[in-house]
Amino acid sequence: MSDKDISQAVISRLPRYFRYLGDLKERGVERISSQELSDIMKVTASQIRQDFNNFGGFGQQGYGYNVNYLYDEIGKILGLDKTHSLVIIGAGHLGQAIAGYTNFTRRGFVFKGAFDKNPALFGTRIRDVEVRPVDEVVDFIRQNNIEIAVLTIPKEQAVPMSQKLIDSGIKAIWNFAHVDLDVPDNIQVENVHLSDSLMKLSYNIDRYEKTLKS
Amino acid sequence: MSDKDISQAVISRLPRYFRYLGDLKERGVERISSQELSDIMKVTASQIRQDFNNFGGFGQQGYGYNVNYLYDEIGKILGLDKTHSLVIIGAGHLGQAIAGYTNFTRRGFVFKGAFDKNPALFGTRIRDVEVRPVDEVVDFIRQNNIEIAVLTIPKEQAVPMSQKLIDSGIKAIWNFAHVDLDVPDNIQVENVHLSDSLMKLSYNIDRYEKTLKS
DNA sequence: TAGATTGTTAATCGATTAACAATC
DNA sequence: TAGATTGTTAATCGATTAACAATC
Repeated sequence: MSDKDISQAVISRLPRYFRYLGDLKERGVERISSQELSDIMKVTASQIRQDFNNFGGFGQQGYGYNVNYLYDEIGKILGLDKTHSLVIIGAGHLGQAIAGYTNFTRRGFVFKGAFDKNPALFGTRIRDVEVRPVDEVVDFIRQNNIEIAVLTIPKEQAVPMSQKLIDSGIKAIWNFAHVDLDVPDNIQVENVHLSDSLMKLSYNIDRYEKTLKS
Repeated sequence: MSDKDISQAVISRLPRYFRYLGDLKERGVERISSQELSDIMKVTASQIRQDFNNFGGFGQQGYGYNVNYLYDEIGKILGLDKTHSLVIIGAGHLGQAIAGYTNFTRRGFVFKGAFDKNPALFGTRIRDVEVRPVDEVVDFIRQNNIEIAVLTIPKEQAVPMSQKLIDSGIKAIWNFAHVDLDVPDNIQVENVHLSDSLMKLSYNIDRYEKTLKS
């Protein structure tokens, strides 16, 4: 399982493999070949084998891949065998939607704290977690060894908040604000820019219509 | 402005250009060279010029790019000069978060209807839009010529719903359910798989820690 | 052993970067 | 005209696909 410098293109595909393997596992499928998986997932069998072989040999010639084993191994690669604590900064609808998503809990992501700047929310609870004043977030992260901060606040507040987070010892930021954060290398950032996604959709609608006309 | 078969890699970068140009415009910057933009956005000047030239010449030798003009042109390419009507299917926190996001409205995305299967929500309002029973969604889309359906429902319901949507004449689905939808070519799908995104973050946290040790 | 299918190398394809001639 | 910077071609790099030898 040596893995140095695996491209983000490969990493981006792992959760999808994991999802399909989870389905197969649930349906009681024991083994699968790269060709069968290729048919289901609509990617080439070659790519599947290349992707898996970045992490070592998970299969067996003449047999294929054992679904349970492969599922577990990909889970490990993705770090889903460990728990990751997280806090949500911004207790609006988006923050609440994420906090309430029980599947994350199943994957080892433990929701430890919620923060907002609106005093009306202080003391209210999201899934047994009390909403606290946002000023307390840095101390809370330090004291509780929180790994991930989910940023569901407006973009104006996101940049100064990311500065605070840098000092807090946070390991990663899951950023939903529509702005790029500038953080040092030791902090991982994953952006979810919803407006970018919607614009891409808008482009593709118009493109398809223009293609029809020509 | 001829544009045939521009790669999705290029399209994915357009919203980010648009965001930065919007900022520059707001700050009153009149012109910018690919090199200056390169410094700000941390992509190569070469890529910037290549990307823009997919759509024709937006710049001028010896001068650079006019910020306002370039901003408008990219907006047009992304279809933001037109309005796009949308409905939200699933009026939970995620649906409400999206409905409430006023910036979408500013970009021409008009929120026309909300649907849920929970009777307790029927008649309640999200931003002046009444929540209706989900059974009415197909008729509503047909009668109001809705272009985009935002799917913020659990994955079990997402697949049957996508089947209904195919018949409704919808043009695009913005899919937040953790499942891949199988739709014909005339319907555009943009997936927002939040769990995939979080798993990627998890991978990168662990990877960084392992890199430190070795 | 024969058949199946992986693991892996080699070939291809596409995307990014570099270089520079065109031109404002 | 000289300087700046684009538009665009050429070179490089990386990712995907094809092919096949290794092996279960």
